[in-house]
Formats: sequence, C-alpha cells, structure tokens
Amino acid sequence: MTKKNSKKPKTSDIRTSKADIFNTVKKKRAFEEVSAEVKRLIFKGLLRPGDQLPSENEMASRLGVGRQTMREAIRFLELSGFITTKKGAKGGAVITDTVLNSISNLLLDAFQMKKATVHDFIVARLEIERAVLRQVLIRIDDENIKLLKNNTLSARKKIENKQVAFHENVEFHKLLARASKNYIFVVLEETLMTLMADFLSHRQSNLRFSSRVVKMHEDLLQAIVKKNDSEAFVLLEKHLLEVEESLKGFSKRSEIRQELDSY
Amino acid sequence: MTKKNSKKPKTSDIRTSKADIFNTVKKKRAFEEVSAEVKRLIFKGLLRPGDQLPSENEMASRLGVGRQTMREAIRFLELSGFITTKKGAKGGAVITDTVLNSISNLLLDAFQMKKATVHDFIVARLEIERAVLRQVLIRIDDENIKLLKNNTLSARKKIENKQVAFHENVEFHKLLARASKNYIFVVLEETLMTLMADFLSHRQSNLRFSSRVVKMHEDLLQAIVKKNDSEAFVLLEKHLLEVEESLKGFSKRSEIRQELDSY
DNA sequence: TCACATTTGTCCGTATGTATC
DNA sequence: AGATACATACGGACAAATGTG
Repeated sequence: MTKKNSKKPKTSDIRTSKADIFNTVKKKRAFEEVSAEVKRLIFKGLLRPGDQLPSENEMASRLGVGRQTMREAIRFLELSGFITTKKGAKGGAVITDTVLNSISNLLLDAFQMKKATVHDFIVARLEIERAVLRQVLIRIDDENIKLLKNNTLSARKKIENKQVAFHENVEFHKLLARASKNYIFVVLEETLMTLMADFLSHRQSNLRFSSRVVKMHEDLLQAIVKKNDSEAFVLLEKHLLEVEESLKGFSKRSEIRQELDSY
Repeated sequence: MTKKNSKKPKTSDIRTSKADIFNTVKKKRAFEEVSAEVKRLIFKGLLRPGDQLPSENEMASRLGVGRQTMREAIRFLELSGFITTKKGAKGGAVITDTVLNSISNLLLDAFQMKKATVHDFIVARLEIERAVLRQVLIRIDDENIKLLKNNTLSARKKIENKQVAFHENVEFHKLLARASKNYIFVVLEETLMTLMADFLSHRQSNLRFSSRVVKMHEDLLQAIVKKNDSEAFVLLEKHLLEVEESLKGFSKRSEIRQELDSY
C-alpha cells in the first residue's frame, strides 16, 4: 500500500526501476512490522488456527514495543481476519482464519459505496462458476465426487424433514471449487458464497426454493459424474439464473444493507 | 462480524429472530463505534475523497474518546481503505478511496494462506481474463477504448526508446477489467496483476519480450474495437500462454510470494 | 539554511470492565 | 463470592517527521 502507490516519486521518471528499489526501504511503522511478523509465522505454519497468543503485555515486551503499538498490530491482524480476541481471564488473541469474512465485509463496503451492483455480482459469479466447472470436468476425482454426493444426500434429507438446506446448498458450491483443485477458485468461491449468504440473510428462507436448489445440484452432479460436459454447463447456467431471480428486488434497492453497523 | 457469526446463541434456537434483535444491542468497542460513525459520514457523502480529517487529538476529544481509541479507529479505517495518513505538519488523515487495494491485499493473504501455486494462478488468470473479455466485448464504450488506445500508444513509445513498458503492460489488463464495467472483475484483475508484478519483479526485464507483449496488446485491442470476437479470444489465449512461458521456473516453488512484508 | 509549529508515532502509568476459576 | 488475568480505555509525555516562515 505504501510501497506500490508511489508511482510518481517526484524525481525524474527515467530511473523508475531504481526509484522503486529505494522505495522498498521506506521506513515502516512498528505496528506494521509486528503484524507482518505474526502473519509470517502464520504463513509458515508455526502459528495455526486455534493457537493462543500470549497476552498483549507479554507480546509487547517480547517484541520490544509498547502496549499501544502492540494493540494497533493486534487490531490490524483482527481486522484482516487472522486473529480474534476475547476479553477476560483466559481471553486474549487466538489464531483464526476469517480472512474471507474480512474480504466480504470490504466488498459489502464497496457495494455500499455503489461501486458494485448486485448485477455485477451475479455476472461475476456466473463467469467464475463456469470457469470452476470447466476445471472440475477436467480434474475431478472419486474423493471429491463422494464429498459432493454426501452433500446432496444430507441436503435431500433435510428437505424430506421439511427443513431448508441453506448451509448444504452453499457448501455444494464450495465443494465444487475444491474439486477444481485450484486454490484461487476456492478462495473466490468462498468469498462469493459469503457475500451470497449475507444477501440472503435478510430474506425469509423458502422451503420450496431450497428444495428446488437441491434438485438442481443433484442433476448437475450427475452430469459431472457422467462427464456430460455440455449438459453440465446448461444445468449450471439454468441454476444460477434461477438463483438470480431469487435475488431480484435487491437490484432495485440501491443499498444492500440498511444498516452498516455490523462488524 | 460479531453479529452475524452468532448463529448459535446458546439459548434455544427457536427464538432466533428475537435473539438476533438482542444481539444488535451487544456492546461494541469504542473504536468500532467511532469508525462506524466516520464510515457513515463517508457513505452519506458528507466526507468525500480529498477531505482532511481533524487531528487525532481533536477528533478524540470531539468524539469523547481517548487518543488510543481514536488511533485504533483510524487503523481500522486505514486498513479498510477509507483513509490514508501522513506524518508531520499539515499531515493527518485524508479521505481516500483505496478499498480496491485493501480487498486485493486481503485476497493476496488468502491465496498465501491457502497455499495457491503458480499453476493455480496461471489457470485462474486465463479463465478470469476470458470472462473479462466476454464482458468487455459486450459493454465496452468509446471512453474505455480511448484509455486502452492511449495505453498502447505510450507503451509503444517506450519500446521505441528502448525502454521496457512494464507498467503500461500491467495497466493494460487493469484497463480491460475496467472496460468490463464490473467492479468484481476490477478487483480480481487488480489482485492478479499485483501477483503478476510480484512474479516478474524478481526477473530481469526483457526488452524483446516487453515489445512482444505490446504488439499483442495492440492486436487484441484492434480485434475488440472491430468486434471480431473470435479473433479476440484467440489472441488473448495466445498472449496469456506466452506470458505463462515467461513464468516458467516459478512453478516449482510452492509459495507465491517469498516475502509478505508488503503493506 | 534554520528554527518552529503541527501532527503522527510510540511508550508508560493507571484505572476499569469482564470473564474464568 | 472473591481473586485473578486479561482486554479495554484514558491521559500524559517524548520522539520523529514534515511543512512553513
């Protein structure tokens, strides 16, 4: 952010490459270094979800910074989705992985600022799901088929018990992304699904619609297993267009969330 | 974040709706209220990009909180991409709009965390650029054509002066995404290009390759302007496959970025 | 060039609320 | 119920950076 944005370094434009090198040594704030250090430990796998971090005081003194600085680093990590904090004894910071949640929160801000519309979202989702399906048809294996099958089975069970299969239906698309074996798609799909869940959280859950979605997932999965590519694409498109219908009404409202007091 | 996540409120599940109402009154931390208030002002348009915020001390006393709390709120807004801060006299917080950057940074974190590989990246990029092109062919207008044309012109100029057109070539794809008029794609392309720039920053810049890229961009743009869809897709694919070649060698590393000390 | 004012960045001491034992 | 441990929050202080006269 600080590094990349300095496109006009006031000095001559001729030596841009060298100027960029100098920019990288620009002094960083202490809390940035601290949070980067923690992030590094997480990426390296030395800190894993569920791990408890020492108290603010201890971390501060161990890292050689003040409490205020430590707090700002903690805030930074918290808002980025790397840790969550709890008050009281035995409280403190715990490593979590809610980065995708943080992303979707920022995307909601973008929607709020009218930089993105529901239509944008629907188009992007359709395109990305198409890409995912293309990869799935190439790379799916028995294990992922089994996971998807189990998903539709438990969804079907819920429907039979007159319950909506909301969670299962969202999970189906995440499983599809995993079956593509491409982590970029996994991240994108999970982000889109988080947003989707947020959109739908304000509406009444509809058993009939939920049941219909389960049916379409079952059909889609069958087409995938049978390697009937063209049918799979047709089913996917039809499915997503129906889901789009269920989002209708949102397009008319300019704001997605009435209140922005969350998080 | 705090509100939405509480799907299991320990109390009976039956009164979820009422429980949710009570959840909204859950005590929030001071810095959250402060940052939410500033965000509200931005969303309402009362604070606009370029506007200078009062100093930390003044805002703190005006809002009735301590400076520490104010600083945490500022960190929040900064990370979310709503403000940037500058040190020194006449410094302070200024309303900006770098939400795009913030989302892109978090996406990079997510990719890092999920251990996305270079191969994942290449596949995803091809798919996403295809999707972008599809939308561009539908929605492009004269203004965006002009921006793209200017981009290739200045790239061509650099090549003629024996300079690599690195920045321009990266920018071309960002402009393409903007021409799709879909903010989601803009975010994705921005992220992909950041990754791309990161890959290439470690290699020697190659004038001959850079020149070749410019040529392909020119051809692609021409096909787009002429509405020659099929040729545009062929050119895009060919272009990206050549770029992929230039990334060879990275595939062996499991991590995308060696260092995460950015931002 | 130099001093000065302003503002962020950082540290410390202290107090309070809250969750756990 | 009381003690403990921790995050949360306030206020004061100084250092560092930066623009201005």
